[in-house]
Amino acid sequence: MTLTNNTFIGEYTYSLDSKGRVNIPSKFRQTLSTDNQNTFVITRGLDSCIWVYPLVQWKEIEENLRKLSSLSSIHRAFVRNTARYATPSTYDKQGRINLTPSLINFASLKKDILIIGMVNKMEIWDPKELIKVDAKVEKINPEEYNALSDKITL
Amino acid sequence: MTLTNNTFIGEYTYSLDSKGRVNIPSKFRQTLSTDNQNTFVITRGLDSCIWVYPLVQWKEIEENLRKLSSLSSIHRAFVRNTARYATPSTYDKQGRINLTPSLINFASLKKDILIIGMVNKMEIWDPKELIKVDAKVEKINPEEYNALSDKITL
DNA sequence: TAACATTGTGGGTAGTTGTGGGTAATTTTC
DNA sequence: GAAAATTACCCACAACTACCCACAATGTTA
Repeated sequence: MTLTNNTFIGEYTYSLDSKGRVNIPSKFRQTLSTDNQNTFVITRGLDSCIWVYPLVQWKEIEENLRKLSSLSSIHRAFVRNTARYATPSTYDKQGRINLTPSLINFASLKKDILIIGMVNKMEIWDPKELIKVDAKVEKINPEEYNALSDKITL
Repeated sequence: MTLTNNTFIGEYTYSLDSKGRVNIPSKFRQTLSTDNQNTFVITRGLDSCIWVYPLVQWKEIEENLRKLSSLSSIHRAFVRNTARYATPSTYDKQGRINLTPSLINFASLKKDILIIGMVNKMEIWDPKELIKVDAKVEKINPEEYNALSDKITL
């Protein structure tokens, strides 16, 4: 059975090895279309986690960044902060990608790793960090969730 | 793995040697198309950093400058300040370009150097200068960033 | 249950990359 | 036109990375 290409759902536990490598769930690799050339782009997430985009998905972001003019200081800052932390990473024969020390540090990763499918990308978490963020989310005003129900049907 | 040609992302730390040479990240050199003839054009950035364009990209900028009318004093000043500090620089067998003393001075470069991929160009920073600019960016009205989120989906 | 295939993890090695410095060639200056 | 200064080119080496192989654990098939 094949789901939609480049689409990720589910939660997986892996370990970060001494060389900074993490396994990408086999199911996620199988859903990747060939034009991704076995490559993801990893970058800082908006929470303390790492975002992992399929190459093709990232290229769309890049195209949009390219259109922003460097004459505007806000555009410069935006392009800089978006592009700066991004790194392409091709998975090896065993299905692992390399994380950079900078990103490992940013997401406070230790040995145990949680990978979460986020539909068009995935997130890499330290389990303890995720628990913290989960706790905050529970305090969100339910009305904000209701506002979302206009945009999405479950 | 081949990404889009002449496209730069990520952040790298290098050192400026006594001869004014800096390494260009290997990944950036690999993405360069051959018509760049291993050459970049370096010039003053709008922040206190050096902008490094692939030769081909710079030629496009030149074309745009050519179209600006010299009747307008703002246009004249803009063309002058853009063209004035630009220098072509070909990287050597080890992948290093030469920076001019004038540009090194402009960007307050010391020994430690930060190179940032900005999609269509790269920036060379003194790490301390970048921290200053980062601090300013954090004070930017969040609404301006929100306005950008209409143009870009992350 | 046994044989096999797939998946996740660890580690060794050959090649690549970043950095310093030396020498020859070129340009500049007087 | 010769000396001085600058620049381009080359070599060397340490550090790092990509690639490969091995194997244990898990899941699948006969």
